[in-house]
Amino acid sequence: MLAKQRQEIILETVNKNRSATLDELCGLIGASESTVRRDLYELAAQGRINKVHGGATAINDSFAFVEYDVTEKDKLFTEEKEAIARYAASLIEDDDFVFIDAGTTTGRMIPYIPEKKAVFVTNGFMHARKLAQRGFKVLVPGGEIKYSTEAIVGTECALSLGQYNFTKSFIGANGVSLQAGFTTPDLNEAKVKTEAVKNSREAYVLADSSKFDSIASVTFGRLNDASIITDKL
Amino acid sequence: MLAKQRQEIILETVNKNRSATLDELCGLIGASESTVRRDLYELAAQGRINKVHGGATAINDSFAFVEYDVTEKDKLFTEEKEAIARYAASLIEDDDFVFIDAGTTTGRMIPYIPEKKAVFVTNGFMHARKLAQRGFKVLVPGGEIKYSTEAIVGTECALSLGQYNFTKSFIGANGVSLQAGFTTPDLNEAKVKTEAVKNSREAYVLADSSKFDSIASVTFGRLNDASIITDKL
DNA sequence: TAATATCTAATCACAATCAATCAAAAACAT
DNA sequence: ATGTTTTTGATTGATTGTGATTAGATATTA
Repeated sequence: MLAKQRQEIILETVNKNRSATLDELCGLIGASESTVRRDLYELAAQGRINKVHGGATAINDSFAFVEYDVTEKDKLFTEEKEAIARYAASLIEDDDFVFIDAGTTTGRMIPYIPEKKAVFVTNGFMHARKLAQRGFKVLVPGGEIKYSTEAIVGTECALSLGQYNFTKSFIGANGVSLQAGFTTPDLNEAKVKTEAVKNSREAYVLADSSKFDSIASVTFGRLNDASIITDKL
Repeated sequence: MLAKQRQEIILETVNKNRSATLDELCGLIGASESTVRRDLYELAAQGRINKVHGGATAINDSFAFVEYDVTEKDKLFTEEKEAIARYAASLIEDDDFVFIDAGTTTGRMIPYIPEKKAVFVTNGFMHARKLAQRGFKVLVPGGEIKYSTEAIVGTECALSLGQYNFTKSFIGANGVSLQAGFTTPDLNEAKVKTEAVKNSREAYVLADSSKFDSIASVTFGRLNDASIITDKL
């Protein structure tokens, strides 16, 4: 069996059960403890699992989630999301200097952006490409690329964003609540979002109503830091 | 059986199962290990599969990047270019901090980079993705995106590179000559290359012999600023 | 806290796989 | 037919992955 195959099995198992013990994985794969341990080490080095004493746990990362569930997740709330994206895109005007957050929700905006002279910054790989393809001027922040994500993340990325002053920024969120404000599951993601909100004259958070009253692990802004673009109240 | 037919079978199998071992393929095709191995080598060089120890895995093309906007001639698979790329890749060692320039020549290095702990910085979108896919830690500099080449270029990019100190950098060039040194047609790209060479302990310019004695519009380094990796003198 | 059980990282020998080479076979040209 | 080039399969030493072992680290229990 190929190392990649083993590692895929491990990833699948860990993500399905949110965790797995070494013994469990050994039995499942039929390889020695040493080998499985080496695989865990590699996967952990790639940031795809969390290695813990006795086994591994899943990464709390919305991007990792996307990889397994894209189609399912994408299909949900389609019309609402489209409407949100369309409206958000309509806010972009000539000479705006716009930040667009990585993620599927914000990505849907791109086709609806009217042909204008706006300049864009985005940390989404895919978004950057699409925007450039549409003929816009596009900048990307520097930073680390995480495996299986379409995004540039991390402290360096946040730092890199610090030099810009956006007129508008469009951010995705996993949770919107009175108590916790805007939240997202990943710390590195949160850093980027926080910085973007901070450096924008007007910040918009795109969130369909399913995100209301749910709280993810990291807060990146209070409700009055940004306007919410959503489908209903 | 024709080489083409064998390779088709390999591609099909690998793509269907997401991976395949060498033994599996040998049995399926009925050819010797050597032959199948050679086919894998070619397919990998063309970027159609991922060659790994013991077999091959499918390319994870979740975001379908367009091919580079380059002349057909540059796309051609030639032994010379492969050899250059392969040799360049072999120079990368554990714990190196490596810059890889955007462009097809340097891009060919990626499949040959031995699985090691090196960290990479690249201004090529496609390269970043491929490297990340192979499990390496990848950083990108900030800057503007030039759509036609899928590269990050410009002053900001050069500035962004200024903060790094590479142990090795691999640069592409359009012209190599005694009078003008290393040259490239685009000013913004030249800025990036210059900065990369400046910030590397060892800089390597990849250039097949057809580039010798030709001069493009902008010089980014003198001949003694970097070692030349080429096919013949 | 100390004793015990469990897990880990480092090492080693062995097995699997690899790149390089070479001679035979096949395809091709003359 | 004859010589030339290309392709193939076998062989080689070198490299890399594997599983067992063990000493030390970490968690658990008393």
